[in-house]
Amino acid sequence: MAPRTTAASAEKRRAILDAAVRVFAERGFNHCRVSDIADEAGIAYGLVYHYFKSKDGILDEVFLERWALMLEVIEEAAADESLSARERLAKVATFIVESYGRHPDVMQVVIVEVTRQANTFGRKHWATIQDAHAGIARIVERAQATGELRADIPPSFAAIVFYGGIEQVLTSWIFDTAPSRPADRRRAVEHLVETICGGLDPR
Amino acid sequence: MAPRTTAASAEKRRAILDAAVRVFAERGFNHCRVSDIADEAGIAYGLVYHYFKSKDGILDEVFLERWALMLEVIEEAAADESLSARERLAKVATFIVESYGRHPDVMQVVIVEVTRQANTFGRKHWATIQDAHAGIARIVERAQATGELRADIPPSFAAIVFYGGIEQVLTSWIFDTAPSRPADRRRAVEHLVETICGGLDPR
DNA sequence: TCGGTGATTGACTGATCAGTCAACCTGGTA
DNA sequence: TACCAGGTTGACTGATCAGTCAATCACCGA
Repeated sequence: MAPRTTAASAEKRRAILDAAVRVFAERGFNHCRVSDIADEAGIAYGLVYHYFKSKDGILDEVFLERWALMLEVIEEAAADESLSARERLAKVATFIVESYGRHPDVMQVVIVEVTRQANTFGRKHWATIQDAHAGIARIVERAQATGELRADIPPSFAAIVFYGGIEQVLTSWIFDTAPSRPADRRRAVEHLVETICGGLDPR
Repeated sequence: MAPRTTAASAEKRRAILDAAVRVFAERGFNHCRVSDIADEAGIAYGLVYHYFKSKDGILDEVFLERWALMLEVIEEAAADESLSARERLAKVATFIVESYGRHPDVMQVVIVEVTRQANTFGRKHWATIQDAHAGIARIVERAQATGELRADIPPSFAAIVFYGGIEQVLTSWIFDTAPSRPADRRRAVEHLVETICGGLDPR
């Protein structure tokens, strides 16, 4: 791209991406048209294809962009020596839950349209999704090594259950009503970490 | 349907349903054709529409049929006075995990093609999905009332995390390799119940 | 044997839509 | 001012497919 237009060009690209997220969230990837995205972005149909290779490519980018942020946070949480295992897990859960709080459409698209589509996007991005599992598993594994968490549950298993728990909570918010107040979201994170770490057995 | 043909008719209907499950699992609901189902079932295209109202209707039936079994098991587990809370949860988890062991295609379709499609099937069947959450929540709630489980985690929240954990485990099996040996599946159930009830904190 | 009902067939229709393309516009540069 | 590269337009094409339907078949009871 020519230097002089980079800024404006990038902005338009972003506008299309944002419009696509809204359209995907409202109608679903499989039930919307590329023309819906163009309309939502207020541009001509063909311009979408000037900025993106294909409809699939737009969804890929929405997912990868968000997921990269999440992987970063997981790495950060794993690397921060000052945190306890619970705090690390809470940091990961908080990021995901707050992502939903701030960008519910994006998270809906990531979870509903990508993560679970076994035969298309899910399978395509499975390795990337596993990176998140692996990062969480590493947090658990290191805490097990120091005795901070019990060692008789496989870390990768714990990670999958932990992530699955968050995802299902978000799913219930997507299908029903999500908590609008930050305090409610904070409480969800607390309950999640407490359930996974503390367990449901009486104290 | 005329009495004389009921048996054969029901059998053919079942054959189409089974073929559809195989096709949906392999290609995904959105990427297969009704003609694929007909081919897989070894029948003419038009016959599919003699037995089913629409392509969507077939998926609905696959989901509802399986989900009804699950709801039954959850009710059973909740009602059986001889079981502890852990045993009730283990019973539910075992049924789901063993459903996958016996009918991986069906479970893949239920989880991947229905459960998470927020804008089409997911939303349509959300109330039914919630019935399962509610059943599990009831198990938790009653155990909390007797002091068998701690009372400071909302039952509905615990239920969502529990179900989400199972679902994510199955998802990882669907995308990767599922354990083929019954013992491995049994261990998965044990780990799940242990994680949710016992927690990851050291004993 | 005949009549009729449900089962079965597959060609066809109508609609949908992703992606292409040739023309046009615009704003910066020489 | 003239030029041009990238931005922008939207009509069009080609392919795909869900669902229809008129014709044919097969089996049962009368």
